[in-house]
Amino acid sequence: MLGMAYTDRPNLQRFLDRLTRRSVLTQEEQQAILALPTQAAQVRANRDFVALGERTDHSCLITDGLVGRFDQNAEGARQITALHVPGDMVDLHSVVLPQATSALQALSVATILRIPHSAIRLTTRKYPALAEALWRDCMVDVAITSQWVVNVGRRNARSRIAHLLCEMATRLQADSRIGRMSFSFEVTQAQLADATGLTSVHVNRVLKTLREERIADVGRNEVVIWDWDELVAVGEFDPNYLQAEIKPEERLRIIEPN
Amino acid sequence: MLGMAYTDRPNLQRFLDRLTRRSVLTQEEQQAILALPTQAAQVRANRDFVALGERTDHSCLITDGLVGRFDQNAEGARQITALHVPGDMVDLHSVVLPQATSALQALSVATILRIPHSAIRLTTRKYPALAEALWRDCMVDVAITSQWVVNVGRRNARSRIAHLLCEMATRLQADSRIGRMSFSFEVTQAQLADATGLTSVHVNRVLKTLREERIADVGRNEVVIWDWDELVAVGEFDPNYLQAEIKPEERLRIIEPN
DNA sequence: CGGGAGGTTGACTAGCATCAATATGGGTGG
DNA sequence: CCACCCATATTGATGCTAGTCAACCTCCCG
Repeated sequence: MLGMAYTDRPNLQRFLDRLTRRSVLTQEEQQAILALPTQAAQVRANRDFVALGERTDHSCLITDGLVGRFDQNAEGARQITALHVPGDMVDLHSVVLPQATSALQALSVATILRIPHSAIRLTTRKYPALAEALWRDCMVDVAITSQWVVNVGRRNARSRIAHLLCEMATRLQADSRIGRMSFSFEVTQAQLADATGLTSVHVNRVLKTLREERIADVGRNEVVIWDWDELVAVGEFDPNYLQAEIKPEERLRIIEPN
Repeated sequence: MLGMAYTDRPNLQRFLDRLTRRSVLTQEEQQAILALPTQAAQVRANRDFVALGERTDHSCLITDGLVGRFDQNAEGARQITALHVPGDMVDLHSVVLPQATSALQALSVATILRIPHSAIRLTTRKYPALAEALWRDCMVDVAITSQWVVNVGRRNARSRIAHLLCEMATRLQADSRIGRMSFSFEVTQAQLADATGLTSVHVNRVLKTLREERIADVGRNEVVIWDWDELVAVGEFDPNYLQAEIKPEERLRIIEPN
């Protein structure tokens, strides 16, 4: 068997790709990311792998599956405040704030890599530009969460769901062919309801109309988008907030290489 | 006239207090914060002082008034995704992500101190522990924004408003006397509506019932809370997410002093 | 083949939006 | 100092969106 760190390199590479999409890193800094120690784990669906209030000593990089950040009200009604896709470091913020303010749960079975905070801290201490890049990555999550507030607060059910589908299609870089776009999206309607602040019954009805109008078909494992432009219009989707398409010359670095 | 930096020291001190409430900083690092150059400005009510998509070269520390972070949907319906109070550095995240993903607007007239990104960057480069403290501060904002999603997504009108009042009372450290608690809160009902994802008409009705039931009285300039326990119950408020009461021994520092 | 999770549909209800009219009150100019 | 005006607050009437409750279906898995 190959060493753990070695086999996980492709996954760390995906995380690194995400960082360098927005931040400028030296070769040495990039190597430092790839050299982070990892421990792979399967997490079960519908079971918190980070509980509310828990103190963690590691962050989780998703390599497969879909993970939800759950917050809840006093009655225990859960609201998904963020979805995370492969390549995301779910609880990067726990590096600086180890007490979890949200629970983390896989929506279906998922694979994660645990990376000890201690390793991240050692690395960021040695390479402050990496701390900066990680901070920047967290800030993109904030922008996404803010849009989530708008989605839930100022859009009707149809728009909310359309917006969510647009966001996930963009973040998952959906396959796009003539007149058809699709991506793997393994969620239940109840989970969609938790993400949009609706009930699963109403989600079901909205999905039905989207299907009937040949805009999009949300299945148990896959989403097929028939009319992207219409979906964007319905969801009032403006991808800018995702900061996914930063031109190379606009990538940032505050700290100078030493 | 005294030098600008000198007169603004008390305001920087308030910001520093906020940082040291959660992070451990050396004397030297604290002095570095207090020595940041500032430029005071009055901002008008209901006018964006940071526009959507704008690139900024400074961050804004609020010294007086109330500032809202606004996101909007395509129809221009605005949603407040965060409220900021004196002592908050509103767009700290712009240090690492200069393109604004939200607009900033004073709810009533406000005073802010502009601090150039260049100064913050110089300081954080010299004192990496400060970068860490600032990052941590941003992460607390994230936790607050996440709760905002829950508030808007999973609570009814009455609870939403109660929760918002509880949050602001806590963050503004409301005066508390026997059977009565109050804090200055200069917002219109329309702004409350934008914060809670409701209409101003419905906000008005809910405020009326809260007044009639002698729970809280929300006036144009001030909020008086008659029954804090009841308000907490109605709003399902759990102050934990604000991370306001970190015990001294739990304050954090990753980077060692050099 | 049975059981359970998730999806679908219908009937009814409730909460909040919408529209509209009126009241209030602080600020301004004459 | 008063009259006017605009922004904001208040209230009522009405309708729609989404919630609730409940039954039934479907499909997958053991």
